[in-house]
Amino acid sequence: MVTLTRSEEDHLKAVYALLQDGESAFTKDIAARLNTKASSVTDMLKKLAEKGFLKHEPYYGAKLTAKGTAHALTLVRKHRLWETFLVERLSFGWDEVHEVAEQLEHISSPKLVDRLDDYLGNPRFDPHGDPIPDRQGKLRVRKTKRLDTCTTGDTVRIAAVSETTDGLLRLLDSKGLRIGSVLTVQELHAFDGSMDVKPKSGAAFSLSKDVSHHLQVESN
Amino acid sequence: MVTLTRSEEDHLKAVYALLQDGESAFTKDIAARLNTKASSVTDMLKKLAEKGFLKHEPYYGAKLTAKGTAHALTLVRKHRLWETFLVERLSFGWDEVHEVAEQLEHISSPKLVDRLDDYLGNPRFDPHGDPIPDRQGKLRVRKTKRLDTCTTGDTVRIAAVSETTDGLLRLLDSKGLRIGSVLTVQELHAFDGSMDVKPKSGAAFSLSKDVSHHLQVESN
DNA sequence: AATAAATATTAGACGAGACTAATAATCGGA
DNA sequence: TCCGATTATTAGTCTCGTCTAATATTTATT
Repeated sequence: MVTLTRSEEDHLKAVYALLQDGESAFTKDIAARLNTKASSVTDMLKKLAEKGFLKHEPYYGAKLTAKGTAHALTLVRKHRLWETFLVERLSFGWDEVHEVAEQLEHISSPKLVDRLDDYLGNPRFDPHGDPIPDRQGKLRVRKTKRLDTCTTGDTVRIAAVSETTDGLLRLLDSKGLRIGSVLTVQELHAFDGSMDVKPKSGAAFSLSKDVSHHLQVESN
Repeated sequence: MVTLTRSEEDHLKAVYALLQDGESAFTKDIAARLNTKASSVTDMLKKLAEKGFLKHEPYYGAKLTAKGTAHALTLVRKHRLWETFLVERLSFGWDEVHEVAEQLEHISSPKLVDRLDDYLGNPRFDPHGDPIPDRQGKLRVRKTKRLDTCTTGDTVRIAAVSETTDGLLRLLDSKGLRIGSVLTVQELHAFDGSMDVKPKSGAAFSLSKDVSHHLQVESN
């Protein structure tokens, strides 16, 4: 059983994050994501290729092997489980857990991860609405995405609300939004992450990032 | 605010563990504890002295400064809180938590530690009966020690039972032991950690390590 | 198609943290 | 007290992961 250093794991995860399909991950993008230089990334890609976690096609980026994908999924699993723990049990805000989870995901103890999973009730999605791989590394995909990941012109139906705070629910209610509502994204405001949406029937209005972030929607 | 690497923290903790009073910690003992070589330890001691965490008197070992002690206590705090979490919440055995806690104690996030402390109900002692430093780094010392740390001839009074399992309580009851019972250690069996004890009134009998480990006693 | 711009790789350096081997200091026994 | 044994330090080397600078390859532009 080959083990990876923290840096190797970081690179592997960056590659995984950049892919999300069969595409290649490019050196400069990995470097940007990790705040390092391209030359450092090249070195790491060679090492990871050596160890069988990915294929490195010089000048054409990297793609993961089955082994690499499997390992990346264990990292994603750990990251998302810890985020869930921090938010649900330790009352962290969903926007302040990332860097701590970034550290926790490198803790190596299969027993710990599985116990944590059970302790949390085997959650399927983390506080951000992203799916948590199961013990076998299977991602239970949800055909939905978060409203804040949609782009102008998308028409979608609200499928779930990932945080059931009174405040949020009342706010949605006041706008006439509920599970099943259909709406179209009219405009995105980059500077604060808010978006203007128009319900199928009725006038358009604005939703803050805090709100759109918690709305799981499916394409209509 | 100076931050320490994992290795620096490990050395600092080793020094702290070897002291427990004003004595010096010696190079070879630190090396033995960390599974490294004496020369590596010397290098680290110099570096830690440089940073003001300890005084290094060449050939005469190291002693902690106030700053060093304070930092070591934050590590001890984290270690014991995580052990408590692992045992009380994730059902780890008290004998299998050490190495995982060894990793977790290096996670750097003051907020995380304090939240975890609250989540666990601000426990005063970890699953091994060792005191957990509070937010200010104060150790709330207990004048008691665990029965399994006693030696032949000690006469002590049972002050507390650190694990309140039905099984353990029934076992103690069947032996006629309860809070306040006074007993003398007659013999220690190194090969299994068991000990023979004699109650003030009554015949001697044997206690396994599993039992003596959970009995907090005070000198009589 | 030629060349400039962007990106990637290679080569060489460096600091951190470990090691081995050589040297120095302290300790303990005759 | 002297000398060997123990322990500590220093000197020099190695690996890892990063960097910068130089070179190579791909891409985009004219």
